[in-house]
Amino acid sequence: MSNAYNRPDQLSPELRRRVLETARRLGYPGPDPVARSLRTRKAGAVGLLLTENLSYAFRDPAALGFLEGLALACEDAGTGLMLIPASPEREDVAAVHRAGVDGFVVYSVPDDDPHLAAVLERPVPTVVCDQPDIGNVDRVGIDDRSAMNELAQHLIAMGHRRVGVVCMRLARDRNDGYVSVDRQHAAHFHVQRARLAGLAMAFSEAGVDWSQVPVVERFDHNTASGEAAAAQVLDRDPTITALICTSDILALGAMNEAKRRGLRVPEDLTITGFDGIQEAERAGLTTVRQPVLEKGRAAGKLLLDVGERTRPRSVNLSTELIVGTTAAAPRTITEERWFGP
Amino acid sequence: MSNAYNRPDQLSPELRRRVLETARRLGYPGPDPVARSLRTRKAGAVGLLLTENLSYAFRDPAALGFLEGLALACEDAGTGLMLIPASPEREDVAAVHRAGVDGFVVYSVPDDDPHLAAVLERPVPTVVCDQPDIGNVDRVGIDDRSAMNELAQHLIAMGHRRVGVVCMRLARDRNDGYVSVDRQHAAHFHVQRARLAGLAMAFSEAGVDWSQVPVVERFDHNTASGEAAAAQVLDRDPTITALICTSDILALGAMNEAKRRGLRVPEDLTITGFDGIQEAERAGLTTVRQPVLEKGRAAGKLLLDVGERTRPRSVNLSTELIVGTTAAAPRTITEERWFGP
DNA sequence: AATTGGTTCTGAACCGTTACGGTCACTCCA
DNA sequence: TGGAGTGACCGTAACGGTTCAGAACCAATT
Repeated sequence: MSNAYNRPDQLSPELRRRVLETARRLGYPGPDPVARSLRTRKAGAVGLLLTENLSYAFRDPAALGFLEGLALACEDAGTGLMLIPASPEREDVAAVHRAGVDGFVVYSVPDDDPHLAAVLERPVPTVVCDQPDIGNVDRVGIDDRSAMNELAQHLIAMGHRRVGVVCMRLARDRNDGYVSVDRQHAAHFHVQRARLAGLAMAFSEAGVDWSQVPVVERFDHNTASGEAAAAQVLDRDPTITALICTSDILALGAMNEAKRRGLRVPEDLTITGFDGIQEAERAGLTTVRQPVLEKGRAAGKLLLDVGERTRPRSVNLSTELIVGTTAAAPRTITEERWFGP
Repeated sequence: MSNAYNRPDQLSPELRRRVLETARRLGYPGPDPVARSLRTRKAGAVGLLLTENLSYAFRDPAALGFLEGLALACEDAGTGLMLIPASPEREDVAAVHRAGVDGFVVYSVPDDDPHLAAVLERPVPTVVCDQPDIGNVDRVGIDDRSAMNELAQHLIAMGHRRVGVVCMRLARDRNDGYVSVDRQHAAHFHVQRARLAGLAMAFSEAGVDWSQVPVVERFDHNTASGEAAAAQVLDRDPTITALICTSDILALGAMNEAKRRGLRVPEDLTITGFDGIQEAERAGLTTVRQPVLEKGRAAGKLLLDVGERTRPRSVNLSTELIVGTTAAAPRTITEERWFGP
């Protein structure tokens, strides 16, 4: 029976024909994939955990690039890609338990996420992306801290000392507003924590008191949030010369807000982003480009690679500082004296 | 055992505690989802068949909107969404057979696609989207023919009689060039066939010999294709007053090409699209808006709705003609005499 | 003391497949 | 003619859960 479908060489053409014929006559729909999976211990699919309103993933270009890369890797391997329904509000870890998959990819979830914990309990290989190193699972990501550090050095070299920061959500609870240094350190999103740490290090070394730098957080990730957050910073600290955003989306929102206020970029205000999405490139944003598609592909390869799975592997992809037209040296007091405000 | 995990009320707390304790001690990782699926005959996931290099789906805004809507419906129902790896070149129908899912959604594949045939053979409910009506499966879509007919009427009322058409691929074979009327009728992509039919009907009724209207096809769906196709039409028929594209992406490409040639839109050339994607709105494109997200959501609801599954259901969503700034009355010969070319 | 009713617990059957080993017929060669 | 060797075919045992019937137990009622 099984042979007739899967191993035509194991039996005579005649028998195969007869088997298939009777199967058809009896209305047999072909081997059941679930039963096969149970027997062979292979599901032929990998699960993707995003822990985010799924629709978010389809609107954020960086997440989308990752998804595309992962999908490509899966397609190459002939493996299905299953999106696990895990909304952040509903703590429905059951979806993780119910998923018939050969492994998991976990993308950018808070490190205290219960879904992540549930994944780690499943006895299948796992690859985490944009997560801190955790015991015994493969990881792929970038060095967010030094990438952001490099960007900061770039601004420092230009002369910026009075800066503000706009960042994405740092934990599962909503906190649309200023962020204490404590909260920065305790951030549950590895990526955001690392980027802030990179900034703190660079500016501290340049003699800036980091605890006095305004850092504003936004829970939702879209340009509207970027606008509101930029407004919040600029209202309180109108003297800042640069606004550093931890994502391009937020930076694009900040650009809108600057325009609304009649601030010229970069003459009156320097704005930077992070990610290197297409829209940012079009806008000439100074930012850090990270290979989002490659991250997805690498995660898929790592998971599907049947090779030696002795100790956890860690892949760090490289980033590139993109010098755009939204960052320039700040006008000094002197200059203002000479040329007027 | 099973009860301890899934039905805590069926046994005493004491026994449950003991069972769970020993399970932990023995390193039992919790119920196996595949075995459970086999027994309960529920996989907790639906399959999505796109039959297109998956990366395409992540770049096309319309497909993306559909995907998002479908993902939302799945998330609401707590169901996984599995992307079936079905590249068009590799005729690997096995992926369809291997997928452990409770149902399929098929989105915009050619009607002679072997993957589609394989899906229909599986004894699970199926919903097709942007497909012709086929026996015994639910369908969701729009009335492409009358939507395009309406757009054509709009142009006809403006006075356009000499028009050109740029359309997406009509079949699985690549044919980057002119399309015979025969090929139009035999098109395997329902959506494209219907849209062309809507145009043909409207213009025929307006006294235009449809067989003389240049229709150019492009296999790849991106702005570069739109540019090249527009160029091809304009090279051969420089006298056309309107270029009708069957998608916004192609129309945006056509806009680029018009600009490159120094043709003003809409003064020198009217350009229209189809879909109503965001980029088109920004560009002021005259187009037809269709509710892509709602299509996905409706497909998901239809598939996951456990209600009466007596006869196949068919959902037609409504479209809206968007009058933008890229369509205007053509300059008549008279006008040209008066105002110069 | 026996019957009844109700709860908790146990065991076996089943879901549909694939892997594996054994049977059987047949050929080939001494 | 007997025996080994080969290849096709078939039967059976898991895979790991869920479900359900019925056993065992306890308490209450007659």
